[in-house]
Amino acid sequence: MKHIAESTVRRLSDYLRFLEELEQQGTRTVSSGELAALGGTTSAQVRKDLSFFGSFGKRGLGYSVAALSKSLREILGLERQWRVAIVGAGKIGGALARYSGFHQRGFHVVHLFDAAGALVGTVIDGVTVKDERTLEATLAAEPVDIVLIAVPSDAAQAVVDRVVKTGVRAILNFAPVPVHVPSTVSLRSVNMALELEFLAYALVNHTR
Amino acid sequence: MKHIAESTVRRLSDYLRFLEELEQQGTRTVSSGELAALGGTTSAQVRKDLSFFGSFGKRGLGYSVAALSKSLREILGLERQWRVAIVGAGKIGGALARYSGFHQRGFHVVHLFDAAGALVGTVIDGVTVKDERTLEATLAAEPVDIVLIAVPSDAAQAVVDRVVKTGVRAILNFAPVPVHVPSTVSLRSVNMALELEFLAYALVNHTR
DNA sequence: TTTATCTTGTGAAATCGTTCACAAGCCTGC
DNA sequence: GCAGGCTTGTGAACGATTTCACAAGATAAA
Ligand SMILES: NC(=O)c1ccc[n+]([C@@H]2O[C@H](COP(=O)([O-])OP(=O)(O)OC[C@H]3O[C@@H](n4cnc5c(N)ncnc54)[C@H](O)[C@@H]3O)[C@@H](O)[C@H]2O)c1
Ligand SMILES: NC(=O)c1ccc[n+]([C@@H]2O[C@H](COP(=O)([O-])OP(=O)(O)OC[C@H]3O[C@@H](n4cnc5c(N)ncnc54)[C@H](O)[C@@H]3O)[C@@H](O)[C@H]2O)c1
Repeated sequence: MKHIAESTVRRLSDYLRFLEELEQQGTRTVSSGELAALGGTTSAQVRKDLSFFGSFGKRGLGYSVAALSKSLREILGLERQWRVAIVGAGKIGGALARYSGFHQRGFHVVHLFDAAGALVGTVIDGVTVKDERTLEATLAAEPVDIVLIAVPSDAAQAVVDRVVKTGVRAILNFAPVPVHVPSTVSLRSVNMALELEFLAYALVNHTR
Repeated sequence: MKHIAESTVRRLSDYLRFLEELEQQGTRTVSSGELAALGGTTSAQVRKDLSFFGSFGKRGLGYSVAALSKSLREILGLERQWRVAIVGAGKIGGALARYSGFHQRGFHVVHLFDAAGALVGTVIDGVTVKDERTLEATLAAEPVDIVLIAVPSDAAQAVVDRVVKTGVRAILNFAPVPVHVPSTVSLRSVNMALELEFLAYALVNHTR
């Protein structure tokens, strides 16, 4: 398949959320214009996004809410369950481990690692925090699909390197530093400080 | 000034981080190529990004690390201090309130609001959690520049509307739902579930 | 069956962002 | 003070994404 823009995938994820809401409300069909209004985009954008993956609507009618959300879940890889490990069980790692939103979407935290003796052995949301020195052995015995990095910035790259070496192919980094991975590994970063800086920039340059 | 792409601002923020590191290491000058290597981009991109704001380098030599980081801090609005409020002092709101990284960059949490009686009155990192019903009065008496939204998804839009009404012009949303604001307000969202879905998509479509 | 109305799917055009390529400027060494 | 070597700043080319605009398919009503 040809390359899909990141922005398209992000919007598909939004559409899916709207469809799930509509499904709960009992709505049967929806038009590209209605989805666009919910997501703050245009109907042409919605149709173009979907057109990369096939043809899901009925002309004159719109899209079946149930059928389209099923298709989107397949496209986004949400039809299956994903095993997740979190490295760093501090403030943000702990909050993530306790967050139920991930579970609901099929992401299950199966391992938590930390370096601090005080944390190792404690139980967070049913998962016992393991010593980070057991990372390689644990992931070899019970592999995961995705690893979240929630360690201090200066430890981030080293932890990422170790994780990559165990064969993990998807990493979500919360440390506010760019980390590097081989091109076989998918990496995303959540950089909250950056978002704040963006807002500061917008305030200073008061352009919308 | 003409409109600057979001991707440019994001990269400026990265460059600043690298410059601060270089400054600490005692490096005096840096070329666009060196900055590009650190950030995983190209030298032309670095020069183009900077060119939107002026001319900061010396041909044949590169950029003065100290001067460029000062300029970037000015451009990004980091020369001043920013007052921040957090609405929702639960798992993620609490982690954010306790996070020292924001403070270091000039973002100061001055108010914390929550709806839960058990949390109201508790002190997190020196800030007392206030009843969310006092939001309007508190922000009128002691205004903030930026508000972080860390309440459950179904409360997010309502809280945003109230915050907007108090005159706040910058909002960072952590609820995994798109929220709408007037075009006079800057809005950014941190959507961790979305990032996980992106990784799931990449794993399923094993492209790179 | 025909007509009126609605909405999709998609080439083509327009816009936006990145990369190229090079003239111009600065520094060092002679 | 001039030559040689580097590096910036920036139009122009390119590539990617968004928007436009419309033919074609579907439904409902007469
Ligand atoms: N707290 C937040 O709201 C927040 C927001 C944005 C970004 N971050 C980033 O997330 C990261 C963690 O921040 P935090 O606030 O949770 O800090 P924290 O100090 O509360 O937690 C970090 C944890 O990582 C553990 N650790 C350190 N080295 C380790 C290693 N090699 N292996 C395993 N565990 C290790 C520490 O023992 C600690 O428990 C930082 O990079 C921070 O910049 C945090
Ligand atoms: N915990 C995480 O790691 C995480 C990750 C991603 C996104 N989020 C999102 O962040 C938001 C908060 O999640 P959480 O895990 O911290 O949940 P939480 O239940 O721990 O915290 C939410 C807090 O908001 C308070 N609240 C509810 N309505 C309010 C209102 N109207 N005004 C003020 N406070 C109100 C509640 O009393 C509670 O303390 C949710 O939208 C969640 O989806 C959380």
